[in-house]
Amino acid sequence: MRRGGIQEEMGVDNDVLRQAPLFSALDDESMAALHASMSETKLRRGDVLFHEGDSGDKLYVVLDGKVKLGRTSSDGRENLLAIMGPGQMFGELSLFDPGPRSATVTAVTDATFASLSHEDLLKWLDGRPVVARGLLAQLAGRLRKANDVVADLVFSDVPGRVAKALLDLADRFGRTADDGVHVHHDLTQEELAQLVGASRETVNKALADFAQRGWIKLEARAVVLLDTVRLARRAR
Amino acid sequence: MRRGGIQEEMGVDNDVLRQAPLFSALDDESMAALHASMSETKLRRGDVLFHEGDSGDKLYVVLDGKVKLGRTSSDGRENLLAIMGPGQMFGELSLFDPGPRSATVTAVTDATFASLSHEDLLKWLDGRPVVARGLLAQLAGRLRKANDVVADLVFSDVPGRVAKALLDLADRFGRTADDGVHVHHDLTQEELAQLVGASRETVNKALADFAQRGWIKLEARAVVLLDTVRLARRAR
DNA sequence: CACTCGATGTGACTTATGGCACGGATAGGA
DNA sequence: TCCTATCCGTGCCATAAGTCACATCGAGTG
Repeated sequence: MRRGGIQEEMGVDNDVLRQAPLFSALDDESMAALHASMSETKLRRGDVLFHEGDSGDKLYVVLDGKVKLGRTSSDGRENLLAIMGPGQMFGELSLFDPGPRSATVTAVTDATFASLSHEDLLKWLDGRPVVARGLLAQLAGRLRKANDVVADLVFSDVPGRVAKALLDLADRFGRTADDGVHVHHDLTQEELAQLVGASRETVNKALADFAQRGWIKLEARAVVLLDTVRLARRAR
Repeated sequence: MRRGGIQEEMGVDNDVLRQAPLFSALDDESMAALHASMSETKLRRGDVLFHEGDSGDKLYVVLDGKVKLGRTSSDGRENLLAIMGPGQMFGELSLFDPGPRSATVTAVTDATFASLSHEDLLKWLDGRPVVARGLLAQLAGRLRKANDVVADLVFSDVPGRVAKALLDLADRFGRTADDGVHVHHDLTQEELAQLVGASRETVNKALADFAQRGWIKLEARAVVLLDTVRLARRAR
């Protein structure tokens, strides 16, 4: 929970920004303008970028590494809304729906971000309806996903949600090899549990069960998916 | 589940549209333009406007009445994402994140809507960055709410979620009187249960318990909140 | 009016999951 | 290198909530 090691500097690598779906379609001129108004931030694993309840109006794009967006209940339990990797954006909520940050963002690995202030974004947005639409699409996609999560919480049991989470992580961070899909998710089982809204123990048992069936192989902060078909079947 | 009784006609009452947060700040010229491209739809209680999986790219604003947005799981169970009343908007997802409708919309009471096609909206959006921002704010607010729902499902028990749902319904549809806040939510307990993601029986028991404690009074498809303070305490 | 059908109450039973309590493994600092 | 803090694995028990099974109620309809 320590906060520290934050460094900022101007000037951000264009190429990585292009990875962000939101910015991928920009012409060079817009890109340069964007580029100029963004600054870079670095965090080490475990560092907190901002806390739920903080004020702040910056939008961040992950350049490298992974972060978790989490919320804490009144009695201290934690729940993860999402894991974000390179090219993904977060912090937009406070931009358009002013108010305190709705989640705490913590680096899951060492990570670097590009950030853009509310003011700069709006200035930069006005002349470019294409980008506005991109943002709308982005938010709409996130909303759709959030609704799916709700449905999963209501309809699926814990093993089902774990299976789904593994497949999702594999989709975004997995590398396919001969022996299966290697997924270095960098999450502890505790964090995985918070992501699917269950206790560490139950998630552990679900994972052990999948492993015993030969569907996955467990590694340190990683898994290898051996039978995605059965996993997917278990997920629905 | 019958689909029917849908009527469309052009020309929509301006005043009701002004209720929609999204359109409230428009100048008369924009309002007229908007007005011209919208058409009106009426439904009777129980009628379905569209089903999950349907194609369709219209945005709707509730003019009068209430609808439920719901999804059905593979094994037929149902879950409600939201109840929408006058001034509220839905169907935006398929606008910005193209794809089939992600929920089924059913009238909970007789209801009328104004609708706007994707095409018309975009045309109308381009010159008006203010509206784009309004839409972004709207979506951001919805996303924030969806995240809250997720947190509730993870952290709260069923009575807690029921209490929260009652307070939320009261906020949006309640009328304060001497003997408490009257809330004609028009939902059966079954629907209420689907809204909070629980079984009808448990919701019924939670309600009975609240009533027995004197916090609420139960009526047909309505409740009177007698002690919002304790309800709120139970909710968190 | 009687009759239905949907909605509502409420108990008994079952089950998934949370919480506790450990022991063992591991890895990152001193 | 050792040592300490985390993380991981797993059994046991308590419990919230789902399911089943009814009784009841009430509003419309013939």
